[in-house]
Amino acid sequence: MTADVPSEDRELRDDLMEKVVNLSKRRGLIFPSAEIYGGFRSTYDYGPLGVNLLRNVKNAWWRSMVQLRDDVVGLDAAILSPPAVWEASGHLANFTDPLVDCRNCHERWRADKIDGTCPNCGSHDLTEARAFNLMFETHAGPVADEGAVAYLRPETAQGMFVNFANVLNTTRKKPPFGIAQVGKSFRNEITPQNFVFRTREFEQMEMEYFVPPADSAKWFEYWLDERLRWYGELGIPAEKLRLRHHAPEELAHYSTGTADVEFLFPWGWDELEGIAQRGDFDLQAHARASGTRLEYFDQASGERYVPHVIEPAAGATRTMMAFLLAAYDEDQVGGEPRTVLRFHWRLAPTQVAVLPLSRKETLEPLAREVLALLQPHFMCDYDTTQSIGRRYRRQDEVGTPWCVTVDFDSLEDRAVTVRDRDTTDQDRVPIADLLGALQARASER
RNA sequence: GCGGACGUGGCUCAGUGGUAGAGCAUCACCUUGCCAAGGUGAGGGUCGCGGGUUCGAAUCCCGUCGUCCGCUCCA
Repeated sequence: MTADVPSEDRELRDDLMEKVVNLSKRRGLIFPSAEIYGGFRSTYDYGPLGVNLLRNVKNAWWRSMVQLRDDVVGLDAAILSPPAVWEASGHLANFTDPLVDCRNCHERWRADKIDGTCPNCGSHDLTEARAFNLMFETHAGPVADEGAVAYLRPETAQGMFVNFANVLNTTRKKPPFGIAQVGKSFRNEITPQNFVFRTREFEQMEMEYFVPPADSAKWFEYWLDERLRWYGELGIPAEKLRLRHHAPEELAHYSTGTADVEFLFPWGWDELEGIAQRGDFDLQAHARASGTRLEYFDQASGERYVPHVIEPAAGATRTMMAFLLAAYDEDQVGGEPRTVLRFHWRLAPTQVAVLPLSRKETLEPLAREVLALLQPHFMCDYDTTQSIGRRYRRQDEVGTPWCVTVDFDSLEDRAVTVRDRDTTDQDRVPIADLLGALQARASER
């Protein structure tokens, strides 16, 4: 992370964060967890609109990663896993930070990065180094003894490596091919921060792409482009996206080369996704530890090899937050201010709102008919309360791309008004053509 | 975990020792009929939680939980 937001923009950035956090609470996107008991640090609950947004982000990822490709298959592995997996992966050894506190100035440092001297005040009066493992430990079974130790996975990736042979044997895939997984991971972070950006319980979207060793660099470049394109397609502006290549000394224990996709958050550039060249580190490690062969035999060339891995690993929850921040906008309609989330229609928590112009019961049957027509195809909302203008604003505020209004003329001509979130333009569309018209608008974006 | 700031209805906040307030939001009825905030009424807070001082605590003290900013983190 680089904090290159000028200090004069600080007020502006705090303002945006505050607005998005408030909107999230007020409109039911994200609630602090266990709120009625005073809250529980670093955990959040996704409300009626938030769960749609998060699910849409994950679905959009799955669609581009699995559905639209013939070289990637999906997986959903267990969250609980035995210590052996994490011994082999290196997480038990390397996911541990030795920490010391300076008794003089109270700063905290990683013991392995300083030399017995506090870099801040020069004091040598440091506490004992304490190991802080980022993995959540629990016990499986009735007796909490040593033999029953289990870990909550700190990443989903190991599920793919552990199942490499299973997938190879059941899917007829050959390198290059990938295994994708979306799911929760858990890390006992020292300092959770920035709303849902860094939380102890979080959701990942990871894919392990297995390639012939000689092609590793080529596929690395391919996935960098591909992943950047994905964020752009779903509405993150190019000036808020960048790729940052890691310096050799900051590489994780498994990586021989990593680049991050970064988003310009209100506090500066920060990571959405890490794309790592993992080499054959993981398959070799698990093969060694488990005694199972994790290789590919190429019938054509008669060659046997351990594939190398390219891993695009994204945070689903923080990606959702990036889409939320990027979508936030305020403009004016007819001289009145409005808040609008300019979500891509695929991500919008509500895609179409059906609004009877008046509450008079005469409109209800037709409005419900329109709702039933659209519900199988779009996530819909139905709102009859208060004035039509206010209802448009309500939908704008949560990013609904289209409002469909049923009025008294509709009863005669069987046509409705389609109102666009971004332009606020209105078009009259026959109900018979409505579904096609909305799908056409969707495919234009 | 350490240092600093903070914690009053869903949201934004006023109230600094003497019977809990406003605006917005929500709900009901009316009004309106294509771009928010018109009318009438209603619900909702043991002032984060626990303890202490006091005749009396939202207000003072201690602890705790949570939030934000910094240190470390890397999806």
